[in-house]
Order: sequence, then C-alpha cells, then structure tokens
Amino acid sequence: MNFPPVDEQLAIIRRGVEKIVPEEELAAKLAKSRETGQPLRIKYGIDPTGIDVHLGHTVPLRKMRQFQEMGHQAVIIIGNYTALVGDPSGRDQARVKKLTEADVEANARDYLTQVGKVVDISKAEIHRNGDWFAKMSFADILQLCGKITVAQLLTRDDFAKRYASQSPIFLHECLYPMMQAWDSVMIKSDIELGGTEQLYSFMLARDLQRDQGLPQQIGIMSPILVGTDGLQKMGKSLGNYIGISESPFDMMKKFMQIPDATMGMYFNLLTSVPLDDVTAILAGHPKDAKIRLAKFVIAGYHNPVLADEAADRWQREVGGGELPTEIPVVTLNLATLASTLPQCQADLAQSRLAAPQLLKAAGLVPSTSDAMRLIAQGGVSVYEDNQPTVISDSKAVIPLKTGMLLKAGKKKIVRLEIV
RNA sequence: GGCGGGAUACCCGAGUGGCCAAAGGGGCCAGACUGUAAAUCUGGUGGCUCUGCCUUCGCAGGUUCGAAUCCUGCUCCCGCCA
Repeated sequence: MNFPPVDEQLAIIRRGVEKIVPEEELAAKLAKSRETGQPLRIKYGIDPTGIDVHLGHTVPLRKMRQFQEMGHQAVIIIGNYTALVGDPSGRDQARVKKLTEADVEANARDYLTQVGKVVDISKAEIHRNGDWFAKMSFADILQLCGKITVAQLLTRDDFAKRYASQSPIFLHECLYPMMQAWDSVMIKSDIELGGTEQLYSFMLARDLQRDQGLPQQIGIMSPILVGTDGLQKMGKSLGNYIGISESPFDMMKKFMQIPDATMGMYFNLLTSVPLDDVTAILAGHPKDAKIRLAKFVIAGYHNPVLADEAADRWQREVGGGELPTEIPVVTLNLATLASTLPQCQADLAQSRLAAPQLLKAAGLVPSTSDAMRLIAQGGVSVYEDNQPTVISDSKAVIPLKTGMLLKAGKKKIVRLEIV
C-alpha cells in the first residue's frame, strides 16, 4: 500500500477540523502506517435512530471518505445497542422514546444506503456493536463500569448541567460513553471521527485502549455545521437541514436561503474546493458564490448536469419570478363542495366560489380565517392564461375554470381542475 | 411526609371580577425593499356561513348579572424543609 507523504495527508486531514486530540500523535501515527504499509483504522459510529442523513452528518463522513482515498481503512459502527440507550451528548434532558430492536435494524439498513453516497461502503468494515455487547455477562459489564468514576462522568458538560439543575440522569445513560469507548477497543481504532461534543467519549476510549494494552486512538472532531438559518446546529427538529436524498431543486432552494456569512463554512466543510479558490469565490457577488456552492454540493449527491439544471431553474422561477415548471394540480369537485359548503351552493351552481372558501378547499390555507387575512394582505392571486390578478377583496367570488392557477403567498401555488 | 409556588394561545410570558380572543417578546405568515439571504419598515398570527357569532387561559364542578381572574375537588410540575 502506497500512502501519500505524511505532510500531504496532514493537510487533507486538517481541513475543516476543529480539534485533533492529541494532535502531536497524529503525524507519528501516519508516519508509522506509511513505513509499515499498515492502513490506519478510522472509526465512525452512528446510532440508527431513524435518521434522514443531512449535510451536517456528512462532515465527518466526508473526512472518512478522504481517509479512504488516502488508503486507510474505514470502520463504521452501527450502534444497534447504544441506540437502545440514546446518546446523552448535548442534551439537557433525558430521551423519552425508546427504540425497539426491529426499528433499529431497519434504520441501520436505511442508514447505510444513505452513507454510501459519501463513503465507499464496499471498502468499509461494518460492525454492529450488539455483536459484542449482546455477549457480555453482567460480570463483564460490572468490570467495565469499574473503570469509570462518577466524577469523570460529571466532567461532561451535559451531565454536569443536568446534575446542577437536578434533572434526571439515568444510569443507562451513564453507560453510553463507556459503550462507545468499548467499541473503539473492540475494533482497535486508530482514529475516531465525530463532532466536538464527542470529546469525552473519545478520551475514555483512549483510557480503555491503554488498559487493554492497545495503541490509543486519536480523536478528530469536526465543528458543528450550522443549519440553513445560519445560527443553530443543523438538525431535523429545527427544520434547518438539507437532506442528502433531497431533489436537486429542493437542495438548490435551500442553499440559496442560507445567510451569506454561512457560505464560508459550507465551502470549507462540504466541498473540496481549494481554500484559495474559496476566498476568490467569496470575494465575488454573494449570489453567484451561493449558486456555485450549491452546484458543488448538489453535483456530489446527484450529478453536475442535474446541478446545473437545478440552478437554471432556480434562476428562472425564484430569481426571475417565472411560474414554476411543476405546479401541483388540485381537483375540486363542485358537487362535493356544495355539500360541505351549503352557504356557497348558489355560487357553486354557477361554477363560482368565494375566495376564502376556495383557498381552503384548494388546501392552500388551513382555515378560512387565515385565507381572509392573506387576502387582506394582498398575498393571493389567480392566474388565467398566465395573467395574474391580485384578489384584494375577501368577499370576491371567483369564477372557477379548469387550468386556472391559484397562488397564496410567494411559495404556494396550485393549478385547479374543476369537475 | 411537611410547607410554599405554579399550570395562560406554537414557545416564553403579562394579566387577580366586566374595557380580554387576552399585554410584551420569540417564532412563523404576508406586503415593501433586495441580490436569494440578512437588516429594516408595515401588517397579521383561535375558529366560523365574519360590520356579527362561537370556542379558548391544566381538568371537573360551584359562586356571580358577568370569571383567565373568586370558591371546592382532582391531575401534573416546581422550590424549600425532613
């Protein structure tokens, strides 16, 4: 196995990484691996808790890919046992939901297909930590527990906070870092990838490895990727994420919404564009820079042609104000409507309907009250032959025709089919 | 176990008998502006057959012409003490 020179490897590894602990051991490990021709074992663990993999997850995964390209061995741990516990990292509250083993297994498969978009799965080792945890006896577990003190646990910020505020810390949560660390022992990891919040577990793994007479792993921690709001950590619950399985156009729209100031981080962590080039790109018009950023990333998860198409479409429909190419069709059945809206029967008999009721029937607003507000604010328009007319009177009665467009706000638009 | 405090709309949080569909902030929505975003400004943010009507302030009752507000019981949370 021919590895690139250590300096080159270091340059690649360091990009977009927040912390390497202990940093001084890294070069030595790389040098030794190069001399002996032994690839380093790069560990990355994930709990299959039903994840829609998004760009935030891809930051360590991309690092994994880089290691693979340099010739090292990717080792992915599916935390099917740790998932039963739930990672307490960064949480000020205990998790409520418990997953069943069947859920976990289904999630694991789904997860691996998604990860395959970043990491070369065919060359990766995949382990489930249930393989070893399920075999442990209570005595084994006790022995492991004997290596960790409560004081150590409380050095973790999340536990410390909870302890201070007298929030519950469950015993099984305390075992979580221990389990994660034990994974490192079992797979003899040289390097573990993850976010900065993993520091405690990574260091615990070193302790346990030393205890077992094994070489100690180095933790390489990526910064937290902020979401499309540019403020908070990218995550599903905050609705500020870009999923790697989303369509090129959906990704495009989301990219174009990120704050300008976030672009640098995204370029750094999500693309391989040389940093000098990034500086040059960012010096130009922010809009162009954002389009290029989006294209780089989209091309990676789809392909360059689709990325270009998505960008062009965005320019036309969002930037240029043209009507979208795909407008969902809503079918309105006049007879059915007449029975749900008795007060509108007279109008419906003439194929007409009051604007608020129409918006609600078309599913553009959740309530007629909402529809009336929207109309009052000038946010509603109808298109006939692609000619828009703003509806400003909440009492307006709209003649219904198949093919007409109804738009509420700047994002929601439907084509009506009248039957 | 004892003593005390609390539960208000998506979230936080004011309101202690009528002027309360309920202050303020956040979030979100719409409009203006723009580069797409941010920032800023304006308006909105329970429902409805909408110049009016109906339902909401932990749950169930009660007092009153009238209750988010007072009384009784219940549930849950929280602090202090043991």
